[in-house]
Parts: sequence; C-alpha cells; structure tokens
Amino acid sequence: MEFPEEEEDWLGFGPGPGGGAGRPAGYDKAVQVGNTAHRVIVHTDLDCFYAQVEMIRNPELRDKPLGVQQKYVVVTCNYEARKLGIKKLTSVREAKEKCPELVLVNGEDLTPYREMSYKVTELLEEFSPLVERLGFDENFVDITDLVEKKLAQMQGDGCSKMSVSGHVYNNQIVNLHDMMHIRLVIGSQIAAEMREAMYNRLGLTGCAGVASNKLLSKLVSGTFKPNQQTVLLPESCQDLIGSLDHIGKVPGIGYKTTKRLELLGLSSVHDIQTVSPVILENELGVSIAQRIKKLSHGEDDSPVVPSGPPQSLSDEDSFKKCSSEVEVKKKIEELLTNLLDRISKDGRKPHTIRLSIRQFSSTNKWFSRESRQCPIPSHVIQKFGTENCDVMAQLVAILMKLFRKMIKVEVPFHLTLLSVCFSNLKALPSFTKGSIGFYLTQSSPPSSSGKKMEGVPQDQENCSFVPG
DNA sequence: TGGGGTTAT
DNA sequence: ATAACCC
Repeated sequence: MEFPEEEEDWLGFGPGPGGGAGRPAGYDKAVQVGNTAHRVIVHTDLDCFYAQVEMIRNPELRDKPLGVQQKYVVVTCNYEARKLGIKKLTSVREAKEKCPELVLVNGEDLTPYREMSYKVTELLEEFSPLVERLGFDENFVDITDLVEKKLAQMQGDGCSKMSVSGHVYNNQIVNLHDMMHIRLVIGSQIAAEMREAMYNRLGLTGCAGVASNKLLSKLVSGTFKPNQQTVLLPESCQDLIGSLDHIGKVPGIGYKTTKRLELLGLSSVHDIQTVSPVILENELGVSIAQRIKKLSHGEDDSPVVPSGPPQSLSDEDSFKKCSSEVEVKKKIEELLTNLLDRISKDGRKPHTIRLSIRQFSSTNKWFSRESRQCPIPSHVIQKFGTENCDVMAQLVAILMKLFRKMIKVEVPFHLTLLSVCFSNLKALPSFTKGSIGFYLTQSSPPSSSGKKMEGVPQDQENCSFVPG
C-alpha cells in the first residue's frame, strides 16, 4: 500500500524550517516547524527521578525501599517504597511510621540531579533541537520534522507492515490509511528510540507520550506508569481529556484558577467546555479564559520553545527560624559560595542579583515571598572568573543592602527562607555578536567526527550503560 | 511541603 | 516586584 495523498503539501516543505538560506540572524530561536497543522510532539517523564539518580550513585540502594529527603519531607521515592504505600511529598514521620525500613538519602543539594537532568535534555537534542524542559525530569520534543523526513524516506516502501511501539491510548485501532495515524506511529518508534538511548547511555527509565500537541502528549505520557509509553490518536482526544476527574489536573490550570472556578460552581472538564465564554472571561480575563477554554478541549497551539541554557541560577535554604542580621549574613555567604561555583562552571556572567525571603506568619504559611533585585556593578561582573574573594565580599554587601530594604532590622523579624538568584545571564564578551571573537569562535568548530548522521543519535560507540 | 525553574502583568 | 504556572 502506498501513501494516501488526501492532504495538500503533506511534506510541509515550503521554505523548510531547517533549510532557509539567508534567514536573518536570531530568527532560528523563534522558528518552529514549517507546517503548524500536524505536529508530532513527544513528552518524556523520568520515573521518580531523584531516586533513580541516587540508585545510580549508590547501587546498594537498588533493591531497597528508598526515599529522597529534603528537610522533613520525603520528596520522592523509588517503586520499592511505593509498593509499601509511600507517596511523594509526605513528611518523614508519616513515611517512617508506614515503613520503618525505608532508607532515606538527603537530596537538598540538587547538583547531581541538575547535572543528570541536562544530560537527558542534551541526549534528546540529538533527535531534534526543539527540546523544552519542564522541571528537571520532563522534556517536550517537537519531532515533526524528523517524522516528515522518515516519511519521505519510506516513499514506495508501503507502510502496511509498520507497527506502533508501546501502548495506544484506549486501545484504539491504528488506521494506516490515515496520514496522522502514520505520523504518530512513526513518532511512537522515535519515542522508543529516545527511551532506549536514555537507558543505554544514562541508565534512566521513564515514560513517554506521543500526540499532536504539548498538552495531549503530557497527559498521555502518564497513562501507563512506570517505564512505558503511549501514543494518542486524534479520535481518542476527548476520552483522554474527559478522563481527568478535575480541572485542576489540566496542565496550565493551577491552584488559584481552580479555586476561583470552583467558586463559580465549575469543577469538571465538561463544566469548562460548556460554560459561557463571557462568564469565564469576566472571572479570569480574556487571555486566560480563552487559553483555558481551549485546553479543556485538548487544544494547545503553544510551540515547543527550546530551553537552551538556564535563564537564571538560584540557591535557597529554608529553616525554622532566622532572626538576626549575623545569621542572615552567614546564610547568604553559604548560598553565594555555591552560586559562584555554579556560575563559573556555566561560563556566563550574571548582570542582576536578587534576594528573596519568606517571613514567618501563622496564616498564609507556605506562600508569599518578597524580593528585591538590583544590577550587579560592572566592575564586579568583570572579576567574576578570578578574584572570587573580592567578588564574594562585594556581593554580600549588595545583598545585605537589599535585605535592609525589605526588613527594618530595628524591629524583630522571623525568616523561614532565604534565596539568592543570579539572572540576566550574558555570554562572555568574546562570545557576543559583533565582537571579533564571536566570528572566530563560531566558524571553525573543532569537528571530531566530520559528518553528522541524519537526525539519529550517534551512539557513543558501544558505550552502553552497564548496570551494577 | 522542598528546591528549584518559567512566563505574564 | 509580584503572581501565576510547572516539576
């Protein structure tokens, strides 16, 4: 059987996304796929990520019930622990009561997780440059172009013996006469390759969902849970979105919006689908109302925006009580030491610094932070790589001034969190556009292997992950 | 409830 | 600078 040709321009090649000669500089970040109509998006979601990383760091923990602890909370745990009834984000007391043999490791330092997280994102970027991070353990990948390329290579082969990889949501029957079904089946095979590469090269297991947009790919990835993947065919979209038992489960509808809608008597996905648009707009504003209305129908035209390097680096610590300026200074020095280490490895320089605090209050406990930020003086920025002692002293002074802008140190105070954030990160002067170094550095990449394979990851020759 | 992140206003 | 969202 050959491809049906019901759809005009199904190769989607006008001036294709990758091909544009003479594209203006800086255009590449905003551009998405040539054809916005039939996208193929993969969402990946690692299984209990922090616990997996800890089991890799210490294989002894493999077959034991394991929890990762931050302060007095078990933030995540492995599947051995879940079998015994431990859930995410439970207090250490509760978890130990339920399961006294639970092994706990401290996960307050995110460094190992952050490093592994970026390895995953970089691996996925070998498939497509359009990778968007969501937290440390999830990624969206727009593989529309890759799918179109595989489709083009298949011309004449016939696709009757092609088969889906993993689950199909609702056990819906695949119709190989339907071009979108064919695209999604190819997408499922690519998702399987991604999960294979993550396991072979990084030792990580996880789920994947394949669908025509970000919302749906994310929702469907969670339908078969540890270490499995699922593809959503368009005909089952309503069933998937309708299977959510509350609007709060729709990604993009958060705590606040859920509460406001509940006050209007709106709580199910069906309620949002059928409520009058004006009612919604009056409560939430036109922009949010329209977005949420579309989400409730499973529609989401938001692009996969490549995350690239982080926009900000921050370090924070929470505690029961901090009530004197000397304590604050101590904490700030700790946070700053870690941040300076991280920023030097990043290579870029921050031009803005921010201090955030949380003040104790019996009501409204877990919310409300205040912050003050300011530009970093240019003479400090320049000395960032070297002369760290000096930089440290200058920044501590700046942060203490910011602190006094928020807190009148003459009256008693009670802090429960301090956070320092570097933002407005800029590349080194020699890497910026218009400088001589930019052109020299950009144009002669020290190519190691020479040619690039077509979109397929070059498996680090036999560098497979070896368990144990 | 932790220790991060992002975008919109 | 805050508020909302995500994990």
